[in-house]
Amino acid sequence: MADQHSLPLPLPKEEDVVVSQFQVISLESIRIACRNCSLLNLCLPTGLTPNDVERLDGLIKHNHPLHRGDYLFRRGDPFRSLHIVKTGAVKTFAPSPEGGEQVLGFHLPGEIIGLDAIARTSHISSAKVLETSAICEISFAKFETLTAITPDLQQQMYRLLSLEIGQNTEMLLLLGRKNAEARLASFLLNLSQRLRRRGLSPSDFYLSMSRHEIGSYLGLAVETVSRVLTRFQDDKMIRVDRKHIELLNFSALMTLCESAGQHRQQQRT
Amino acid sequence: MADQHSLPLPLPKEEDVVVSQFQVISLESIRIACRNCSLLNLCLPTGLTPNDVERLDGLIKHNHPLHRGDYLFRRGDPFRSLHIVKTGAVKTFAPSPEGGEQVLGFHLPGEIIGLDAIARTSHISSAKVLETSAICEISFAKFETLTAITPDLQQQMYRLLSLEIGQNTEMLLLLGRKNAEARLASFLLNLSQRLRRRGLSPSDFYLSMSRHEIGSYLGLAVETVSRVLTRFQDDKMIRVDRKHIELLNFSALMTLCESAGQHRQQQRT
DNA sequence: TGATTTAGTTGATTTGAATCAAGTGTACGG
DNA sequence: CCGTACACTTGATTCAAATCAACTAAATCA
Repeated sequence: MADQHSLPLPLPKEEDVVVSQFQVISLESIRIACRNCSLLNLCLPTGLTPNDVERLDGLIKHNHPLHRGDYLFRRGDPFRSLHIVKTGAVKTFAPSPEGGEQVLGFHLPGEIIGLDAIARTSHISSAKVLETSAICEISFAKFETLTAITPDLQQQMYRLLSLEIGQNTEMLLLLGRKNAEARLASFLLNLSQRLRRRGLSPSDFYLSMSRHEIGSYLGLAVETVSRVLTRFQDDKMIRVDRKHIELLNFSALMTLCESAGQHRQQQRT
Repeated sequence: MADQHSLPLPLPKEEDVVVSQFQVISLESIRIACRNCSLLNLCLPTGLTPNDVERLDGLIKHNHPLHRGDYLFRRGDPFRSLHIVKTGAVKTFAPSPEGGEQVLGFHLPGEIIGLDAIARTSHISSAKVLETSAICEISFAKFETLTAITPDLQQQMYRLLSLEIGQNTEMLLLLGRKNAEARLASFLLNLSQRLRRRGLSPSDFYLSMSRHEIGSYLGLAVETVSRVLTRFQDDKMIRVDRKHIELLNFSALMTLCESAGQHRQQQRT
């Protein structure tokens, strides 16, 4: 899905793996663990001493790269480990009985997947790879034991769980109050910000998810997503070419986000 | 607010405090700490040894009862402690610049408030008391230190944070996919279930929040909340009299919840 | 390579819920 | 106890976004 957008980069060797549109890693390199990981400052090890990182590192299992459509886990699977996106992108979703999916989130490198299952014995959501991705896996039981003797790691874990809650809260605000334009604008700016933190361009990127998935995530119909993107382009706020997005006018997008949206404005309760 | 609905119970003494429509506690009793708390099996101490409970207990600060409209904290306040509802009810919300409020959650006894602020220095939401409530307060710094040397408590904390994430996820599903009827039905059943866990009637209860607050929480206009409740009553699924709610037909409500709602049904992505 | 499927766009129409507008009943302050 | 304010209800109207429908362009595959 991503391959056809590759910029002219050194051609991958046979044994190498294309993990995203901008990145090619050798099979050797996926064996590198936390202490050398480029996500050191985005991921679990953030703020840990080199010593602690090494111990954490010992728990991480590096699976073979997964490809578009592969599952990390399915709803109902027993919960045993957390998954961390190393490269690529993953979506989590709630499968509906009729075969449909409600997308719950898109996950970029350094983001942890499966936090909602800690309190349970099995997963309540499913996770699927959007583009070829390298995924770290960490046994939660072992991890929990390690955090019990590593205060910094425990603190970091609280931080991450809390961040997740805060992000969900923002999403509730978005779904509860914002109209279609504000939702799309928020979505694009959020993605942009997360890409920036990863050292990628915040204004020029490729979407690894379909319009349908975006719609599902934002509570909108595909047609609405399409129409609003076109409108944004007509208004010179963005440029769209299929999955390629360029953000041209950040402040206009931000203004849209803040506009209360759907309902003129919140009344006093 | 709750007082006028009180069932014929022994009249409270002058120094006593009415904390909810069904419960009157003496000022003395609010000094009772975790080890005697009726929420022992719903709250933080769940699964802890008596010894650990005692240590946790030492950190808990019991404030004076708060009354309707009192703030636990406001957005922007420095985050220092977690709050736990002991009796009563609390709402959390995101204040909007124009003075409006987007309700983020309603919190019953045993539920922890402020988990979204752990990763930050200040609160991102505000919390206000809906009816006279007793609130436990616990310094997060001290608590964190205690969890670092109490594996069971740490585990419980992970569990609670994860549960919160899972609940938010359900809310995302609700806001993203469900129509007005499904939202109200979910709301009523959710409340019912939480009351049952607390030993209260799951089918006959009083709402401590206004229609406006329900609407804000569910992403609906007040008028819609009112209309749907009336419709439910016409269909004999519930009986409503102001804040008094009786659930008459659980299975009908459950069926409504599951109906995909707004959109006929999710398509494959 | 051409055929078929799938993703995305665009337009027309419908519709569920918001908004606007009265009205009623309950709570509350003097 | 009365008057005012506020919470809630109910009806009429509007509107944003869903649905329906048709079409185009990619992607996939035989």
